[in-house]
Amino acid sequence: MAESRAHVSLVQPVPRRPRGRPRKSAEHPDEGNRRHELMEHAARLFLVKGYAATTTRDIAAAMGMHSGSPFYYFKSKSALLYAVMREGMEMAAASQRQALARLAPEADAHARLRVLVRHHFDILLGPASGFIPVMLYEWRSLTAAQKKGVSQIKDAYEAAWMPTLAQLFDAGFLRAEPAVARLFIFGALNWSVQWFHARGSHSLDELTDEALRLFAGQA
Amino acid sequence: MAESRAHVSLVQPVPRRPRGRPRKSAEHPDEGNRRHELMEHAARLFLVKGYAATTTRDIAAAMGMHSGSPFYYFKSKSALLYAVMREGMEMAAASQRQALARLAPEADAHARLRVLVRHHFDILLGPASGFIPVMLYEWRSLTAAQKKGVSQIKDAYEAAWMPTLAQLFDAGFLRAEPAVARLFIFGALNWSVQWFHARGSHSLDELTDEALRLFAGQA
DNA sequence: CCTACCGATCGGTAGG
DNA sequence: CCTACCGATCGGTAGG
Repeated sequence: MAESRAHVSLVQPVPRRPRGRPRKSAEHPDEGNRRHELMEHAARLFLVKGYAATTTRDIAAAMGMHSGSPFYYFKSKSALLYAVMREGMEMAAASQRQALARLAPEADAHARLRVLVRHHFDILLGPASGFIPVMLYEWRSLTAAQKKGVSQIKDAYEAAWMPTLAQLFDAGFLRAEPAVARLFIFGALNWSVQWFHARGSHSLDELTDEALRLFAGQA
Repeated sequence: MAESRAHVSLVQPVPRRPRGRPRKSAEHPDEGNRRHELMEHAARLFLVKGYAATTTRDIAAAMGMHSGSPFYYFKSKSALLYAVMREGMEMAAASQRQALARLAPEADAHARLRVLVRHHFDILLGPASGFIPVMLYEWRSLTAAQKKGVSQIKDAYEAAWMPTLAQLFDAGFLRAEPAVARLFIFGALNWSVQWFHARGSHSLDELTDEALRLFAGQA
């Protein structure tokens, strides 16, 4: 009997689950945390391998769960992607508003652009990043209805740049139409996800300096 | 018998193949064309749905082939992706060299930058485009060895910008370090794949004008 | 959350 | 290139 068990343990896949039962009291108090952990692991995998190439089993394994368990938290893989993008965009829009609100009342357009650029680098490349890059590079994986849901927040985030860009254009610092300039600037910043490395030659502050000079001539 | 045949024809999938046998003489003279057609359909699908979400059956159907037939031309789905990127990058590097060679000998740095930008928009968004956008947005789907093979050509393409950017920087038109400026500029241009529409408000020539102004202050 | 499972689909192949 | 097929994998589910 003992021998047979030993054989079985060599053949069966070993579940990688922390010992003990998950703690839940009357109302599953840490369900929200587990759900969010799931989103973080999913986002990291979506970014490295792409959404379509990431299996729900990959995500379950990263959580130490079994293959069916992610569906206890999200009704489908697609809903998980949507949750990542939606929450990412909500957090980004909220932190952008806070960053602008912290500005001194007498701050000029250059100072406002600096805050917008620095904040954008932070949500793209900062320590808490991940959800927004997934949004940028997996947009096509959303359904039409999902795109609509995220677009609402994204549009507000982008619109927040326009008064500042228009002001810099009128003052002659920004040298292209504000609408097109915004698209070019977003491209320049968003593309940094492809090449930035935290251990590289430039910090986020230094990149912000360079971007400010390149686009708005601020020394 | 005739009745049974009628039943069969309703149940069997109808092959979508042009009538007649494919013409091939002694050495399969149009094999190269079919192979290239396959790459074009694949590139279009890879761009719309992503590489992982595109099945070899999708590609076969777009060609009017049966599901196993793409493997007559490419030994794997991965080899097909690699062929698209490799040929795309080779064509882009070649046309870039030609565009620069057509410049008048007395052309200044602004004129050279204009040619580089206009050419880049053309390979990204022009009528013959498709392979390069796939390369930009499916880079992570390549194996390490494949990346090495494409990088060689890509590095040369990118390096061709540096003397011009350095010259514009020294003359005070480009307002950020050339190396970082190149990354920002490539991002700005490459991102246009996400938002450009041929029927939109700006032509490629107009976008080139705007980019020249934004990055190098050329009116 | 796990157990145990299913139907569908996918990349790829042997042989012609 | 088609025919006919296979083994592996995938998203998702019923029931506890």
